[in-house]
Amino acid sequence: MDHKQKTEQKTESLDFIRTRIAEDVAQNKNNGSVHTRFPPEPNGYLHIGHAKSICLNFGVAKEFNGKCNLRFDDTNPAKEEVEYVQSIQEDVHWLGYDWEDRIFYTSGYFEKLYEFAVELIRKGFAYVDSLSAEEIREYRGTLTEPGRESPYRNRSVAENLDLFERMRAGEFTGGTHVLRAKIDMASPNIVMRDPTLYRIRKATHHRTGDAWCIYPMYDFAHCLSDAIEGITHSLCTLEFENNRPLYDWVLDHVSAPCHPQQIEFARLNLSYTILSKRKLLKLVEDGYVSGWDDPRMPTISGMRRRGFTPQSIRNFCVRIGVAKFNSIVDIELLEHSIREDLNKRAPRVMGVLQPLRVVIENYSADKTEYLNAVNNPEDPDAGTRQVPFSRILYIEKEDFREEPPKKFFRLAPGREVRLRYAYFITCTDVIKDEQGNVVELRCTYDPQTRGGDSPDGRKVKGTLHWVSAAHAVTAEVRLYDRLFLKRNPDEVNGNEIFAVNLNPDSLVTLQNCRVEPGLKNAAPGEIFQFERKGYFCIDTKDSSMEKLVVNRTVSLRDSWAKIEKAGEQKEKSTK
RNA sequence: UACCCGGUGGUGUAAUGGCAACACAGAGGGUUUUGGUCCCUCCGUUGGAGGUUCGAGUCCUCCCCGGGUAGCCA
Repeated sequence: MDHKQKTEQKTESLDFIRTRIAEDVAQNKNNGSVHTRFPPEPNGYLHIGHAKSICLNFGVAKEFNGKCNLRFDDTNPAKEEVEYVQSIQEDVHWLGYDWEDRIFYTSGYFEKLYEFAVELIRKGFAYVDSLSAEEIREYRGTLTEPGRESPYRNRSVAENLDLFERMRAGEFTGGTHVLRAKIDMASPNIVMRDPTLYRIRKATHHRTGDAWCIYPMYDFAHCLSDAIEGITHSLCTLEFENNRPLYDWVLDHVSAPCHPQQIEFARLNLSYTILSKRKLLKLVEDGYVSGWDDPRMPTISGMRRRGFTPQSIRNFCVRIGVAKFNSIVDIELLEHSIREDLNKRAPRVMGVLQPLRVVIENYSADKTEYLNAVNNPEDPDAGTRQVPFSRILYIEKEDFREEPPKKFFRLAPGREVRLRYAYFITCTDVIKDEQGNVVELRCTYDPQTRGGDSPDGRKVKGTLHWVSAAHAVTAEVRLYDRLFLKRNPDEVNGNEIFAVNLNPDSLVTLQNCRVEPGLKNAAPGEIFQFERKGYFCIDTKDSSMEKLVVNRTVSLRDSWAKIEKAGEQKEKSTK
C-alpha cells in the first residue's frame, strides 16, 4: 500500500448514526438532504446530557449541509414554563449553535394535529375511550399477558367524531375520555396496545393559553411534528426504542407529508453526576444548591457560570462519541476537556488562596519593583505584564513546611526557592502565634537572581507563586468540587434518597485570598489561570467592584498531591 | 419472566471478513522559572461455547450477563 492510499483510507470514522445518514445521502433518500431537530420539553434547564444531543443534531446537520430546528415539545401544560423556553434558547446559542428562523413549538401545530387525529378517527384507526385511567391500566394487561379490548373500542366513526369534537369543546372533565389509537391489545409491545393519543387537561398552556383543553401525547405529536417540519432523521434516546413502531404506525396511517427516520442513541451518564431533570429540580427546590445555575450543577447555565467554555463542552461531546450502549463516562474526561481549552486561552496570574505572610528582611521597606511576567506561555501573542514586588509578600500556606517530607520541593527553614518571575529567597526564621501556628516567615533574597535566574547557575527545585501584600487585591474564592461523593450518586441504602451522597465539601469559600492588582478591573465571566492552582473565572452574579468573587472552574493536575497521597498510603500499609 | 436493544482495556469510543486503533484515567521516565503544559514507555487478543471461512471483534447457532418497556409524562 502506498502512502496515498493509506492517507485516503484514514478518513475520520463515523458513529453509527452518521454512517447511516451518509448511506441515506448516498442513496439520495430525501433527495440527499438532511434535516434534524433538537426537541427539548421546556420543563427544566438544559444540562450536559442535552449538550450531547444538541451537538449531535446540530453537528450532523452541519456536516451534511443540512439544517437543524429548535422545537419545544410543549404538549403538557402542567409541567412547562416560559422561564425554561428562554433559558433553553440562551443555552443553545451559548453552545455555539444557531437555528436561524427555525424555532418551533409543538403547540404551534395543535390545530394540524387535531386534524390528523380526526383523519385517524375517520379511517377507523382511533376511538374515544371512556374507561377511567385505572381501568385502562387494568385492560392493558402486563408485560407477559396480553391486554383486553375496551368496551368502547368499537364505537362508530360518527360517534367517535362527535365525542372527540365535544372533548375539544370542553364538554367533559379531565379523565373522563381519551382518544386512543386502535392497534392491537395483544401486541407483545405494550406501546402498541391502543396507546392514548389525546387527553383532556383543563390547564393554561404557556403559549396557547386556554385555547385548548385537549392535549396530544408525545407519541402522537412528536412524529407528526417531525413530519410537518420535513425532518429526515429524528434522533432520540434509547428509551424511545419501543416507541418507534408507534412512531411509524402513526405516520403510516395519516396523510403525513413525509416519514422521518427515528434513530435512537444512548443518553449521557457522567460519573459523580446526576442528569435527571426531576432530580436536578429537587436539588434546586430543596435548596441543596443555589439554583439551576449553581456552578456545581451539570446544567449548561451552571457550567457557564463555573467557567466552562462552549468549545470545551463541544470537544467533550465529540470525545464521548455516540453509541447504543448504556455507559458511564468518567468525569475526568470532562475535566480534561476544560483544562485543555483553558490551557490554551486562559491568561496566567498569581493568586494566593491561603496567604502566609513573608517578610524579605534584606529588601528595603520603601522600595517597589515591577517585574516582567509572561501572560501565557502557551500563547506568545498574549504578551507580558508587570507585577509589583516589595518587602512584604504573601505566599501559599501549603508551600511552606516546617518539617518537609521527602520529595517536598517547596519552602522550609533554611531552604532556598524561587519566587516566580522574581527572586530566589531563603527562609531564615519562622514566626508562630501562641498556639504554635506559623503566622509569618522571615526570608532573605538574593539580588543577583532578579527575574528568577541565578548568574552562578545554581538550581532551586521549587518555584512559588506570590503577591505583594501592599498591592494585592482581596478576593473571595469559591472552590468547587464534585457535587456527589459516589461514582453513581443513585447508589443508596434502603429508602435513602440520592441526596445522602452529596459531597459536603462541594463548595469551600475562602474569604481572604490575595490576587494580583491587575484583577481589580477584571470583568464578570473573565477567565484566568491562577498559576499552580487552577482555572478560575470572575463570578457573573456576585462579583462587584467592591467585592471580587472568583469561582474555581477546575484545579490544575496536581502531581505533588498524588505523590503525597501515595506516600501516606505507603505509610499506612507499613504500619 | 413477554417484547425490544446492547456486551471490545479501569473509562469512553474505533476497527464495515484481513496486523484490535484513538482519547481519558493509572504507572514509570524526560523537558520545564507553573510539581501546569509538552514528549516517551507500559497497561485488552473483543461475555462464553460451538460453527462457516485461507482468515472472525465483525457472519451463523446456542448460552450467559446488562439495559429499556405495563403514564391520561416526555
